[in-house]
Amino acid sequence: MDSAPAWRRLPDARFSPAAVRAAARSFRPEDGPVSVVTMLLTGDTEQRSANEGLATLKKRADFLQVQKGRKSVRNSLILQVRDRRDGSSLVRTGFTVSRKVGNAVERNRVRRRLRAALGETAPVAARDGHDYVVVGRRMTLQTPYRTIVDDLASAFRSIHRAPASDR
RNA sequence: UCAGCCGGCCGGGCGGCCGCUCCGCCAGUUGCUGAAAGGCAGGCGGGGAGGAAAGUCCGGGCUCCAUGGAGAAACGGUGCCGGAUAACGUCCGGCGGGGGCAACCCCAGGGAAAGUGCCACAGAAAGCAAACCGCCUCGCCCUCGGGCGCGGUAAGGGUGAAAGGGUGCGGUAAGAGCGCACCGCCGGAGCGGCAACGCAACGGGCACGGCAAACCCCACCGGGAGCAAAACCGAAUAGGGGUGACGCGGCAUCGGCGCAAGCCGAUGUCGGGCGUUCUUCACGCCGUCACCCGGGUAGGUUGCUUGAGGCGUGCGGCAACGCACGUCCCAGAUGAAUGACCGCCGCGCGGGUGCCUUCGGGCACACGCCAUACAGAACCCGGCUUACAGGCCGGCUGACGUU
Repeated sequence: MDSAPAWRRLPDARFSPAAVRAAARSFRPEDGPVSVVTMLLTGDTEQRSANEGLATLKKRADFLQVQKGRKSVRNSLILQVRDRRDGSSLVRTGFTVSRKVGNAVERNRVRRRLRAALGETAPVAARDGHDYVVVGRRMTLQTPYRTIVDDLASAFRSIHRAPASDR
């Protein structure tokens, strides 16, 4: 039996408001063959929807897939998205901070600030079944934190407002 | 007080709020999963980056590969002596040389009398003694200024990083260690030191230039690759092996269609087929499905943190360090945690305003500086090197002042 270790980060029950919204939005009874992990997570009849919360992108191939999708550019960051269309409602996120941004300390700082900003915005703005990649830029280091959060939220809006791409 | 030298240490603190990761305990009848063990979720408590974590330059541990032992050659490294150490190219203590008034700092510091080679430019000459301009005796010529020649010299000039000791006196045709004095140099009995080396009676007129980061010689050291090592578990897909079934071909019978040739279906039975110019043997190749087996990829687990370990005390040692006792457990991530945001506070720096001033500056006030440098563990240790805002402590040296 496959023991799906990639989904160790399971939904945090304490993020209730967002969790409820996500649950309501992703209630799709006609969802066909659900993944094994989904089965693992949906035993409770009380929240029978496939609320799988957030997971982390870990494979280089996944990042390359997302790179092919839509993107939205802000001064402080770039947001990329891909609809997996695999029936799972899991939202996966990842970060890309290249060597261009700075040395290891600066790259760490950029990633941590982006992670914090994503934690604030993603529960509301992210859509089920999508993969997101946030790309750090040199500017991320200088922009105030509130601006990063605003940028990220607006990037989420614009990336989903446009007509759904065929990919 | 000023200037300087050396050594050690720190590298923001407090609080709020939201998180991450590892460990322990709780609950284990209840949430999810599982046959169970357990896992996930949950609650409580605790640990969680650096002095360089960096560069990856040395030395080890550990793992795999290679290897009969030992050695040699080749290649690479190290290079005053003694000690420390698991080991080192590191450290400590000395020695020698150089720099600084001093504290102290710096040194790629074996062998040039084993051999080969090189010493640019300049210069007459660059390693073996020679002589460009000169100086001098003698001979010859001559318009008696001088020129030429045989010799003697190396004091003076000039070149150079370096030209075969230096200074002075004597000496001489002019000169020269030719002689003498002092300094230097060479050899050196003996003495001190474990040694590097130091001191040095006495002897020698002085010969023996530099470069070994040129080849080389001598002594010592070195098998290779690295945690992406290595071990274990192990999908999907493709391919390999095995077993079975079916497909495939011939023949017979029956049934259906058709005038017929024949076609289709069912059952039974016998056979594999093709290629290697023919035959036999032999060899090679060949369809579909199911199950099994082994290798192995993705992925996962282990390796993975208790170690030449930290701290304290005592003892030995000038020291590096060692020994004994006590005590502590101190990051283990893996698209990679150790944090995001906010508030308060310090020192410093910057310009501004006001006051004081011995004109060096000092004090006060508010403001600004991401409330700040360099920088993020990736198997683990010992070093080296490089980067670094600012600050603390101790010791020492030289000036000036006071008593």
